Amino acid sequence: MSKSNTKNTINAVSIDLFYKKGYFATSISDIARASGIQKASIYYHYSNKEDILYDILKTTAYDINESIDKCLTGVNSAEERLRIAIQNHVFFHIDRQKEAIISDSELRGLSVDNYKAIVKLRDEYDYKLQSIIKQGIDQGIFSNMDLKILSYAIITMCTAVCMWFNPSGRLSKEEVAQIYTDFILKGLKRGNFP
Amino acid sequence: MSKSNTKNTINAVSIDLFYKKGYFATSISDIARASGIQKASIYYHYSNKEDILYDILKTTAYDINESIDKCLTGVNSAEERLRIAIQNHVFFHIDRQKEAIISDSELRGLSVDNYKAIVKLRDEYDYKLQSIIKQGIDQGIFSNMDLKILSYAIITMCTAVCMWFNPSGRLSKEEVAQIYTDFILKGLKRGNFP
DNA sequence: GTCTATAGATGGATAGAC
DNA sequence: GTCTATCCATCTATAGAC
Repeated sequence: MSKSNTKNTINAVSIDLFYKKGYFATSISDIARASGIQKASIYYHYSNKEDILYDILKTTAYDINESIDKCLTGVNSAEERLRIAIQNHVFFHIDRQKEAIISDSELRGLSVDNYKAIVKLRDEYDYKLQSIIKQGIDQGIFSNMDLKILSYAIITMCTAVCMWFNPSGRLSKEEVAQIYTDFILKGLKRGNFP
Repeated sequence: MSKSNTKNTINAVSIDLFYKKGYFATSISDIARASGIQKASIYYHYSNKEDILYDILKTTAYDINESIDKCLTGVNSAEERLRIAIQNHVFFHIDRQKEAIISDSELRGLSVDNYKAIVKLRDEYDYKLQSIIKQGIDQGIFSNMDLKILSYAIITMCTAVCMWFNPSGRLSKEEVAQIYTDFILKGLKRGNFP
């Protein structure tokens, strides 16, 4: 079920504006102007302003869940699964930088029901990453540290790439992912603490 | 130069509201109502709404700089300095949880000059942490990984405690700081990568 | 599906009395 | 220092023509 042309434009323009100015600071007039239409026309495609934000957050949360399932298919060892999952997370947050930043900072714009729906998708994703780390601890590959705290730490750290990564900067996204996986695996792996 | 009673109330109430609802979603009327005064009275103490936010962000940024200088006095070894700096960072973000969250998410509310002033204070703090890691790398205590990326990663990871820490939860702030320092030091230290 | 026009509410901020 | 009263800009959303 793909969007119409106009709806696609509104969506793309909103991603751009929410990224640049923030959700609350962006008005329906701003979106209409940048889309080349009148603001009343927006309400034909979206029922209200929040609906535009919700559409972005839902799609992003859905897509990252799909991407991790896909990239882990057929991979079995805990260490390899974690390496791949981290790389996928870093790549996603670089490739979808604007949406990732919006997802990270504009949850406040949602009313209760929509908020719950996004948090549910996010919890599902977090659970997938936690399960990999748990598998590694259970198998004795990773040392027995606090699962919840460490998975929060790892996810947060990798999510933050969307805040500072510069596509024309010193490092490629492959290099960044490599630095992260090395650091995290070294911190997690067993039997090498001095 | 301490604040008057009313100004203190406005400040405390604003920290609470910005934390709960966000800066843009909080109106001057909200602040006045929660402070028990009329909204016009706020403009006797602050020149505008942004000024209230700027006051909070400036104080928080100043205080964390002061706290790291204080806790590192007289400590020389890179490893010990990093342990103490991480603990201080975690404690600050737990003890000043609301202000830390506002600092992390409401920079958008500032106009250019104020924004630059806060970023400057923040850069000074980041530089202090980076210098410790650099010292450890130069001394051969930490392995020679990418300094910029790792210091971003470490700061972000430790900053995130303010997002999930629950004072009445499973772990004390001392325990959380310990888990973080162990994980980070293990990831950084040299010669133990399998 | 897109437009013009406007309703209706709320926002930040100021004037001036006390 | 705090109040009442008010200005004026702007915002989301709707009505109804085409």
